[in-house]
Amino acid sequence: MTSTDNLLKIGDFARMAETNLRTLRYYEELGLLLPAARSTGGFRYYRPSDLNRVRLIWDLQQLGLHLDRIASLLARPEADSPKESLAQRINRALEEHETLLKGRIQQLQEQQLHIQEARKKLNDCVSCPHRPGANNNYCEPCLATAETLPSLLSALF
Amino acid sequence: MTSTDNLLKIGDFARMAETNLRTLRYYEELGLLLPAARSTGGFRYYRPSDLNRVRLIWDLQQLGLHLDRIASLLARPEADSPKESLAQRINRALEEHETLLKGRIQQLQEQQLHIQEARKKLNDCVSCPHRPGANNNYCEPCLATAETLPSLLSALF
DNA sequence: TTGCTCCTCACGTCACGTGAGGTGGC
DNA sequence: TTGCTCCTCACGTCACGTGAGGTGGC
Repeated sequence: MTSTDNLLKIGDFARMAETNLRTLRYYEELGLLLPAARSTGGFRYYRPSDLNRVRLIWDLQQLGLHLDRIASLLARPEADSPKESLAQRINRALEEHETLLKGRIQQLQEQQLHIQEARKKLNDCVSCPHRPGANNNYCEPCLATAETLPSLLSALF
Repeated sequence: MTSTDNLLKIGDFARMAETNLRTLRYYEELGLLLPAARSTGGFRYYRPSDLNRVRLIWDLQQLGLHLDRIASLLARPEADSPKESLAQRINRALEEHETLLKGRIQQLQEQQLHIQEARKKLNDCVSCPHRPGANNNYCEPCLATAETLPSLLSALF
């Protein structure tokens, strides 16, 4: 009673997953995401629910994990392994994911603060006669206040 | 009066920037970050404030920008360009950065919600006799509730 | 002078991008 | 049968990783 129906060819699957054929074939090569079936002619067929897997792979990549690490997180355990191991493996993956998310969100929020600091200071620069350049060490430190520049402004001067 | 003092050799600079020599040389090759000076023997010397630039390049890369795009955002305009152009260029960079940050943070927060949903559902699975596998379409839809699985759980089953 | 750091090639790698040339499927 | 999609090589690319072999600097 395995539903071999309503499977998707790679092109449709790729469009729905917002990825492309090459990437899906590469995932198969790595054992990251195997097509649910192959036609006699070799055509790959994917389950719609595997769209979730593509999305998760992408999300974990954006969080800095390499594909081999992702593969080991998502690897289905052997068929004869105990029930405990299924939930345990999933919890490990969820926890690693969550830890990465927390750290990343904090970094991004710090960057938002840095943008505000840079905008505030840049506003003062408009009425300042000095311009950053090689001969004033790019206004580091600021020639008006003698203070260190906000880091983002220093990076952009 | 250019301060050629207190410059850093590439090794010390790389350590402080939490990067490595190869990356810094590659950035130079792309014109992304030029050393402030070179010794007669060819040694690269970096300004401590350029640590901010390395950090910004890294942050923008993590947000999905390619190095050539980052280079164009950070490129210093010609020396004879008007004052307006400096602030304008910086504001453009800050705005693109902020837009990317907002979108990314939202994605990450959605992922946090998905993790909670997956944990909640997984908890129900513990007392359920069914186990995901190829012959029940990996519990999609759930054999207990007939509902679609949380996407993260579907990805991990 | 010794040793540590730096230099420039240059080939390797990861995660795909992009054709070439050929075949499958409704 | 036509045309669109898919197939398998296989070489190219981006952002570095990793030596090889040699020189600079306090």
